[in-house]
Amino acid sequence: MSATIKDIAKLVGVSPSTVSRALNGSSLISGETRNRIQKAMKQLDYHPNSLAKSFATGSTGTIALIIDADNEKDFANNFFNRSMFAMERIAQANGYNLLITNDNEKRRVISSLVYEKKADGLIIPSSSVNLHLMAMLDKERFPYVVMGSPAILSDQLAWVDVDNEQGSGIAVRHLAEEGYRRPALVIENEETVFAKSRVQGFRKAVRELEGGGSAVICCTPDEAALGEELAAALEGGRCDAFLCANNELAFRTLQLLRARGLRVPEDIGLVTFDNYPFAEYMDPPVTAVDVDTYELGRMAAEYLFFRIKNREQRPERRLLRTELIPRASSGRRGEKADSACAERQAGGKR
Amino acid sequence: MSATIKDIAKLVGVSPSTVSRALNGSSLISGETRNRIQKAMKQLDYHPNSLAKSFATGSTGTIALIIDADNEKDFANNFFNRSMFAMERIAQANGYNLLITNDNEKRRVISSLVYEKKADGLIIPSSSVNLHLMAMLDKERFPYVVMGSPAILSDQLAWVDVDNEQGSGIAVRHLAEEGYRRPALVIENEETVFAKSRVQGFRKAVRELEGGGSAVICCTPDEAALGEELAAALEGGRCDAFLCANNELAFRTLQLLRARGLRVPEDIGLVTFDNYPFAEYMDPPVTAVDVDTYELGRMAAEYLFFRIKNREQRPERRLLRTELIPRASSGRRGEKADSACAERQAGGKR
DNA sequence: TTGTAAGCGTTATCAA
DNA sequence: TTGATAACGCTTACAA
Repeated sequence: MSATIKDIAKLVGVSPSTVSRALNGSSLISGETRNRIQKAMKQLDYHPNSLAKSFATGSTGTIALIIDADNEKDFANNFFNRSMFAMERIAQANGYNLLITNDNEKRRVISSLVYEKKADGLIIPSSSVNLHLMAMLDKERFPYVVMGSPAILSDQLAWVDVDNEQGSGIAVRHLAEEGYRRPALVIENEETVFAKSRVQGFRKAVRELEGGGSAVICCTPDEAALGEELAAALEGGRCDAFLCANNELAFRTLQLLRARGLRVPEDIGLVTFDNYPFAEYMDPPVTAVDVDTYELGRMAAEYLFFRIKNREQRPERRLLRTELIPRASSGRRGEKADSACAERQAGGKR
Repeated sequence: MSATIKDIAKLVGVSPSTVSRALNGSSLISGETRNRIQKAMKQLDYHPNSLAKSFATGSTGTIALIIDADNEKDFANNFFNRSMFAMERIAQANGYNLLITNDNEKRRVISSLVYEKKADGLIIPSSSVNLHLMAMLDKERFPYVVMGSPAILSDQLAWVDVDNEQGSGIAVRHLAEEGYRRPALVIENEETVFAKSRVQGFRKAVRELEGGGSAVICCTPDEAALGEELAAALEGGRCDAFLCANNELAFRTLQLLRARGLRVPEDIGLVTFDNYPFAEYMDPPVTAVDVDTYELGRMAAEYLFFRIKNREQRPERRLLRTELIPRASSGRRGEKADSACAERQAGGKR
């Protein structure tokens, strides 16, 4: 059997509580006893039993990341994956471990984490958010942070998210700077909270353009219909650029444009949300509105630990700004950029 | 405070141990007491405290997946990511949770998991394997499974891996069936265990080809040198196809071939290891030797639970066969396929 | 600065 | 089939 705190105590000739104090770096202990205790620990190859510690303190030393995936593809493509690294790192920095749990059984899994005290806090994907869950967490006063845009909006929610509105904005302004003044937004669904933010940001940015035209939205979840949507948008030069909501859409848009004999970036500009998984490898490489997912994960984890340590703070919303990665697909700068555009560059928002 | 086993006992008028028995589905308890106890549990909204249970039983109810990543990209691209879903699912099926831990501090983190009893078992990436670690695990009789090909080979290792040798084999035979009889293997490094398996499988398969020629290996970790390697391989028709060790290499190979005015698949055939992240989206889409990473994760987790439950079993090696996903980059069937090739198709290994 | 002792909630041993 | 009780290893008042 491995050594316990009592073995150390016996060896050194002190009481177990003194050993405990040494273990936890208590200040009310003499340097000398501490040294002797530490020596004894080495000698007996002592390692604290985290099970006993957790039991005694009531803290698990664990935070849980909830995943909401029906299949491995969901799971792997999930942008959480790329945030996990950050979460794990922040957890370690706080002396915690990170638990990953797939919640495919309508929050039965989450309940067990909460009620059976298997974690000290939860990071929850927006797709798992519902009123029942939130009510339960509130009732139990259980620390959590939601990541992404939940379907229900409430100011009682603790959440971190991408600033999708700002994302649309930088894309539109970038396109304008490159000489594309009539962008269309290509999106699969206008109903989700996050799509709404993108649409809203898009409209606002187009409106604010020098001589801003009307915002064109191509919205279709249907692959077949995309071609028609694009055709309509291109009709009579209504649009000269597309901002796609994800890489898949961008890829399909690119194919359709090529099929129509339109060149990117010469004839049409293209920008996509998300620099993942293959914006960089398309032909031409596609300019992306990128989210620093490490940063997003870090934000979520940091905020969770803040909530664990400050239980009474009221929930808030924390947004992460996006960044633009310029690539060939929108690279027309100088060619058509007029002076108004140049001015805008100088005075534009950053 | 939440209800405990004692509260239930008091309410029902039995002893705590009886309640515990009911909780764990013990057979030596009358159906009637069990019912009364279950009713009381509902009434008091009782949930077992897993901290206490873990402490009492000495089992954490947790397995840990070790990740070996220096940065978020390593972490996200890691094929473990796609296996995690399976591991988590198997863990849940066994009533366990999955812990994710990045081990960037030279196994300090792993030690703590083991010595402080923070998990009941470990899934370890081959890159984390070293003699010290293995010695430690053996000494502590701690259940683990290694995933991937470790640098040190030992028959004392419990591990699951992709059958890389077989992977090269199906690629070579597929190319032959499509009429490419002089394939070259493009790989970054011949020294790793897993590269060796691929090289070995490649040589063997080429040797076994009808009138099998000599196997050509293009090996260079250096991006600049790749062009020269390929040029040498193409010299005088030495090669008519390439099997690339990963998607990046395939992408670069494709670019270099195009730069030389060679068409894929008409002039040159192309197959890549790994169907990830963008083999499907290249132009043309690239045939891939695919690993079912879900299956690999499942194998690892199942094997770990087997080892947790059967501590005295000696370690073994479990290999997962790859599959070929045929795409345009190797689609020349019928065009140049000669009769020898057609025979081979009929009688070839599957 | 240290020791004593109670307590955390469950399981497990033994006796009834 | 049930109950009493010890045990798991650590933390934490409280007392000294």
